[in-house]
Amino acid sequence: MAGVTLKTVAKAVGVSPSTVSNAYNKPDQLSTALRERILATAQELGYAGPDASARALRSGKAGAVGVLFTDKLAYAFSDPYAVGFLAGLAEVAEEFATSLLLMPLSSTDIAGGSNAVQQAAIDAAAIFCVPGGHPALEILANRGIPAVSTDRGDHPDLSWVAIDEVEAAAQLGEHLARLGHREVVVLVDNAQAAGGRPVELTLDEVGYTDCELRIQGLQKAMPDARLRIVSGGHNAFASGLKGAEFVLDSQDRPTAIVGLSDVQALGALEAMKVRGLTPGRDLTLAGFDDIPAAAAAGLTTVRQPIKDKGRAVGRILLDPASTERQLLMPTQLIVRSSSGPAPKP
Amino acid sequence: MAGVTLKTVAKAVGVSPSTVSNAYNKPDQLSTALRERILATAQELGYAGPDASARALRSGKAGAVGVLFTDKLAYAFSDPYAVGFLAGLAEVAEEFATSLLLMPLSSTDIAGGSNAVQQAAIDAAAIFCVPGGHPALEILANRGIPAVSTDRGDHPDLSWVAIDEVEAAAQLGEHLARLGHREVVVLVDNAQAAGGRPVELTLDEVGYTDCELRIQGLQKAMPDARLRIVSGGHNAFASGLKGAEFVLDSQDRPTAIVGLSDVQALGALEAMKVRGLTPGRDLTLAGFDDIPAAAAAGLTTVRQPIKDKGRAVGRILLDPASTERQLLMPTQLIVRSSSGPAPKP
DNA sequence: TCGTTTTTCTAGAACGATTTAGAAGAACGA
DNA sequence: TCGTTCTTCTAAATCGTTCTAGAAAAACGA
Repeated sequence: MAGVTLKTVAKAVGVSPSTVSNAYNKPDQLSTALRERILATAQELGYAGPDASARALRSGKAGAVGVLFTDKLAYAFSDPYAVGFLAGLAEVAEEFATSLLLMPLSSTDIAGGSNAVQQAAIDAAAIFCVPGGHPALEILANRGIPAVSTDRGDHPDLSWVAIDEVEAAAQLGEHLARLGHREVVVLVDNAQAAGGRPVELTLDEVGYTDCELRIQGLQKAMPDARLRIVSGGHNAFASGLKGAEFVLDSQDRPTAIVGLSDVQALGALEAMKVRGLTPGRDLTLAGFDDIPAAAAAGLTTVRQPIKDKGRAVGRILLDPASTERQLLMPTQLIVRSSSGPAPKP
Repeated sequence: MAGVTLKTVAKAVGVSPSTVSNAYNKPDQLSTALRERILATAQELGYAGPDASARALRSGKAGAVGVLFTDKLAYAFSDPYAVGFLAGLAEVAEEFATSLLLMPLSSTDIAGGSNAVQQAAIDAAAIFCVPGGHPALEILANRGIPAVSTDRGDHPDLSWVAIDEVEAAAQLGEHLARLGHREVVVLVDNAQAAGGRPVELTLDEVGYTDCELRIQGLQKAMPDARLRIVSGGHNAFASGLKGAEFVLDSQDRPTAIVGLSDVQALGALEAMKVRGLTPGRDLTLAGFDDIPAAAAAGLTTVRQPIKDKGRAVGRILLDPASTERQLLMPTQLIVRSSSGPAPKP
C-alpha cells in the first residue's frame, strides 16, 4: 500500500520513470495507448500521482503563494475587506493552479527561527496590511521570494498594489469640510487598545503607515478641523463600537466620526443607534472600503476596488506576462445618508 | 547571490553538510562555537536557511495542513462561523509551526487532473462543511492524507469533530413548539438558488447532510408543525435576506423563521426590519452558531463552540499525543429577544 | 531507396536537504 | 594507565521527482 512511487509504477508497466512522469505532466510526449496503460496501472497500484514535495524540489515551483497577515487570523477575516482581497487573489491563484498558504504573523514566532515565513514552501508572497519594517519582510527578502504589498513601501524596488491613501482621505475630508465639520474623531486599528480600554492617540502612535497617510489626507483637506485619533482595539466591528462609545459618552463630542475601515464605522453606527442618534442628522459617520454592508447601512465611505486589488496582486505574483510592478488603484467617494451638515453650535 | 545551498555554506566553513544541517535543526548536536560560526557564515553568504521543499521531501513533513472549503472562498469567509473555525485551527497550527493551505474546491478543477487537492504539499487536511461523497475526499484518501471533517461522515473510520445536529436542532424545535409555533420556514444554503430567485425545496434537495439533519431534528421536536424549506442562495447574509423577503412577501407567512446559520438569520432580520416587523413579537426568528453579531442583534440561536471545534480538529491532525478520533461537541440553546409566542390566529 | 524529420521513449544526473551509522577525540572513573 | 562513555563531527545513502540529451523507431519527401 505505502511506498508506491513513480518508480514502482514504471517497473510494473515496464517503462522508464521519465515516461511515467511524462504521462502525468506532458501527455503529448507519449502515445495515448501507453499513457492510458500507465494511468491504469497507477490506479491499480494505488499510486496517487507525483509527490508534491519531490516535484516542488525538482521543478523549483512550490505551487503556492504565501499570504501574510498582520496579527491573528481571526482579526484578518472579520473584515469583509480582507475577505474581498483574498477572494480576488484566490481567483487568480486558481487560474494558475496555485494554492494560498496562510501565514499568521504572531510576533513570538518571528523571534525564534522556526516560524512559518522561514519554513514555508512558497513561490511568492502577498503582503496584506503588514506594517513596513516588519521582520517577516526581511526574511522574505533574504529568501529571495518575490513579494507584493498592499501598501506603498519605502523601498522603490518593492512591488505594490495600493491606493493613494492621502488623496482618498482628502476626498472624504473635503466632503466633511464642505458640510461644516470641524470636530472630527478618527477611529483607527491599534494594538495598544486591544483587550483594554479605548485610547486616544497621537499621529506618531498610530503605527500603520496607511492609517497615518489617511489621517494626513483628512487633515490636509480640512485644515481648520480638530482631528482626534481614537482606537477601541484591532480592526473590527467591536473595536469601532468601543471606540465610538468612548467618544459619544465623553463631554467632548465631535460632529463627525470617521472609521478608517467600514467595519469600524459600522461598529460606531451601532453605538449611535443604541444612544438614539441618527447618522447624517445628529452626527455624521463615514468609513473606508465600501464593503457590502456599508451600502445596506447607508454609510458614506471611500470605495476602493478591493477584489481588483487582490486580483492585481495575484497577477503580478503569478502571471509572467504581467510586467507591472507598482499599481495605483482608483478610489471613489460614495456619499450616503450617514453624512450630513454639521449641526449649528 | 543565487544558488547558495547547505553545501556552499559547509564548504565555506570547512565542515560537512550534515553539520550545517544540524546547526539549524539540532543545535545540541554541535558545539556552540561552531554553530555560531556556521550561522555567521550563512548570513554572510546570503543563505536564507534550509530549502523548504528539500526539507519537506527528505523529512516527509510538508509543514502545512490543507483546509478544504466548499465553493468559492468568498462565501467561506463571509460567515464569522467559518472564520471562528479557522481561528481555532490556526491557533493550534501556529503551536506546531504549521501553515494553513487554503484549497477552494471549484468544481471545474476537480474534474481535471491538476487541482489543488491533488497537487498540494500537505501533511493533513481539515474538511470544513464539504458534503460527503465529494470527489476531493476520495483524492485525499487515495493520497493517504489524514483528514478530519466537521461533519460526521458515513465512513466509520473517518475522523470528525462535530455536533449532534439532530439534537441541537431539536433543542430549538422544542423551544419553538413550546411557544406555539406551527408554521415554520427554514432558510438553507443552496447552490440552486444562488444568483437567481429564491426557491422552495424538499428535504431531499437540500444537499448538505448537516442541514438535512437539522431539519429532521426540528421536525422531530415539533411533529405538528409544518416546515417549509426555503433558500435564497449560498450561506450568506444576502441569501437570508432574499429568502426571508420571498417568504414575508408571500400570502403564506409563517410565524417563525429559522436560519440554519446566524448570518442567514441576520439577513432575515434585516428583511423583517424593513417591513416594520419586530422579531419576537410579530414573528419569531432563530439561527444557528451564535456568532458575535447574534448577541448584538438579540437573536435566539443554538450555540456551538466553533473555535473549540477548530482547535479540536487541529489537535487531531497535528498533535501526536491526541488519540481522540471522533469528537462530539456540546451545543446550547441561547434564547434571546427574537423569539416569542406565536400570535393567536 | 536513402537521407531527413518527427515521434516516442530512456538513461542518468540533478534538485537540496536529512538521516543513519559510525569515527575520532575528549573526558571520566578506578 | 586503560577501558568506557560522552561529545562532536562526518560519509554516504536516500527522499521522489523532473530535466537534459540523446537513442531507436517510425514516418516522410523526393
